[in-house]
Amino acid sequence: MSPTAQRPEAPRPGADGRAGARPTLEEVAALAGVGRGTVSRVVNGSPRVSAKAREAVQNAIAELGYVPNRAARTLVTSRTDSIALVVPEAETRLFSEPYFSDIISGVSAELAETDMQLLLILVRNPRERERLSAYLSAQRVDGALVVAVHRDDPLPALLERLEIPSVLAGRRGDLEPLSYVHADNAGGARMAVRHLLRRGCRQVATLTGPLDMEVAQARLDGYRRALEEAGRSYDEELVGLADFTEEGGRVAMRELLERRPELDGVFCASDVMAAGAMQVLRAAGRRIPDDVAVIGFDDSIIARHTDPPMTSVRQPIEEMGRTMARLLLDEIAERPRARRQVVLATELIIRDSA
Amino acid sequence: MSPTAQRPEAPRPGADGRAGARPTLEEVAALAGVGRGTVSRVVNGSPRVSAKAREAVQNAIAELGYVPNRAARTLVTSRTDSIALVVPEAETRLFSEPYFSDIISGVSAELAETDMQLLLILVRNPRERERLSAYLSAQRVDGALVVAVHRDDPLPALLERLEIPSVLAGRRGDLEPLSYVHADNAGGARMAVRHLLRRGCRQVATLTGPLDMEVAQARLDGYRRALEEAGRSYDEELVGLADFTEEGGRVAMRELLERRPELDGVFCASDVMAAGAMQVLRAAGRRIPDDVAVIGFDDSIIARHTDPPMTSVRQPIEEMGRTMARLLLDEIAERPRARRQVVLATELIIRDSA
DNA sequence: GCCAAGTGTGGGAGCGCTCCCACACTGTAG
DNA sequence: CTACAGTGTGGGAGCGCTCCCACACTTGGC
Repeated sequence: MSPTAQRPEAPRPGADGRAGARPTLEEVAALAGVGRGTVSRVVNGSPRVSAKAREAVQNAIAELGYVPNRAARTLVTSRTDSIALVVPEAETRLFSEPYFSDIISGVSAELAETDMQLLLILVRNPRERERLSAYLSAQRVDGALVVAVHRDDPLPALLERLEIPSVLAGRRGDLEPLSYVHADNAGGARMAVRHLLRRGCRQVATLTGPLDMEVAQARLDGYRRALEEAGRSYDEELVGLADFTEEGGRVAMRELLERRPELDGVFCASDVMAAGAMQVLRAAGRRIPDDVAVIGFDDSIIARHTDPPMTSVRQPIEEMGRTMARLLLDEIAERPRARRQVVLATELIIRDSA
Repeated sequence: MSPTAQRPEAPRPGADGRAGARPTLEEVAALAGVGRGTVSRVVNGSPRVSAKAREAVQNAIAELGYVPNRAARTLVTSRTDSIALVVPEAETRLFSEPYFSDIISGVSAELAETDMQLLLILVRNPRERERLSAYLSAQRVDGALVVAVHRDDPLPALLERLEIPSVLAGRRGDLEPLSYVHADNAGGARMAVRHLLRRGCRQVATLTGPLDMEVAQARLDGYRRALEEAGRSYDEELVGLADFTEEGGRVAMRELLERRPELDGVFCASDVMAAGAMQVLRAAGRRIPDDVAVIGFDDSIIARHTDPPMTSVRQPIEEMGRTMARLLLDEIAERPRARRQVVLATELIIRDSA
């Protein structure tokens, strides 16, 4: 065959251009003059290969542009080399807006060096939750990251039962059996309330998230704790139950204002609630922070744009994502499952609203 | 076999509990009393199956809780049943914040009925871009959705060369060879500027995004077009080149104000830039909208929280995500590639800044 | 009666990989 | 010399599916 002939039917060298057919292990083995087994060992980093063979194989791989076929590998190992990030869709926008992107960004950063794939699974209704169960039962991922767990969420229990390595963002309660990463919500809340007290607030209210979420509960606990530390009594009337949303914040703030018109500080368990609250306060003629000081939670993008710019508790969300991914990879690697917990510090970002 | 017999050594019925071993096609076939081929035909919806056989198979599937093994299927069909959503990480936060989540939400909604998996791929540097190329060349996805394309982005060309079905959010220029979905950026900008003119602005400036992105260019074109329609001349000095970011908006606004202190309207190609611009304007003692009217683009969450709340051009982002997914599925299904383009309407949301 | 075309079906081959067994070859000890 | 462990290697088997060929059986026309 002349070298420049119009390729009779040879399966194109690949490496560049449109891959006619991807090279297989066998072809690499043939080119390197070794057996399939040896190539496999090299690809998978086994030490049981002579230096000579290893080099020949590596050259062949480079020459052919060989990339292992994931499906074939999965078929025999039943590893999938992919993990799922599960997000209840309802929460997507509810969270401080950068939350979602930041978690993803952190997870993805941590996965970049691996050849793990990141699967995104949004669950928006019971039917999709059903599908997710089937999906997980079918062993389609090596592990799962779960965001925004509610106390009675059936998903963590399912993951536990299926023995799928998993890491939660947040936890369901004090004795969470699954691995999790969370921010020091109680500590952040405590800092915030202490700040309000220090600046002289006498009547500090709070706007909570849905209390079936541990985050919300923890932030409320931190509020309570700070008051008690300062020798103030915890007053139910100063607690506005809301749901992390702006509208919820508005409603709860109005009620609070009616119950306790003399309040002079509000710690809100989310920035969006705080933004809603600030609108209501202003509409009621209260100056911020002079009449009422306001602190939010999340340090999200809107905190910088409210009027006045909002003091807020910052949580290291991207770091949370990174940590979650790291824990999950560990858990996948060493099967004798040791549950891990990581708590990341929060920080009070002081602006003008308190 | 008696129906209620205690399954002699059958490999656990599955369906519930920890799946001891997932049932295979073969087991389903045995239980249904048919051959492997027939089960496969039923699973894949082939019409060439008798009603009787089909029913027997369906019952067996239900009883065993059979779920096809994706890897095995991929191995032989070389379909992967997964698509990638590719996001240059730099852009993640740059875009109007809900953008990212909304696109994902739309894509995921459209995919929910399919059994396509959504893979998320963030690209944050040239090395990862390299990995992405390898990844795509290795045929690991059936198609790709690409967000935030710059004019000279090498990725679309790669996708074209590899003949991977793909849909862009936005386009590179007028004759984009790949399928794409985009909002009517020029139209939205035109609406916004017309609104400014109608309210009496005499000197309307604009803050642009990076002009190597078609979105930015289109919004600038819309601005220009509206001016020309109104018989105004296009004045380069009223154009502030920026980059969609808040800081960029601040800088460009300051320059604009120096060059043309008499300006009384600004159309900003993103809300975050508009927010930055508003800060600068206020610092310069300008009242909004009385001295200077401001309009943003995206109708993102911060538009509702600036002071005053911002008039902004809304684009149907979730709908864009949905449409992108739909186009991609079409393109994957019918290989004789017909490129498609969809333009979605924008809308002017009027608040108090203009 | 024949052949031809159509319909439903079973099951072999094979996708590309890993696992593991068998083997060749070394070196060291008995 | 034999014995035996250790090291590197080749390649068969098999993961669970789809594809497709061969076959059985029907139906209908001549």
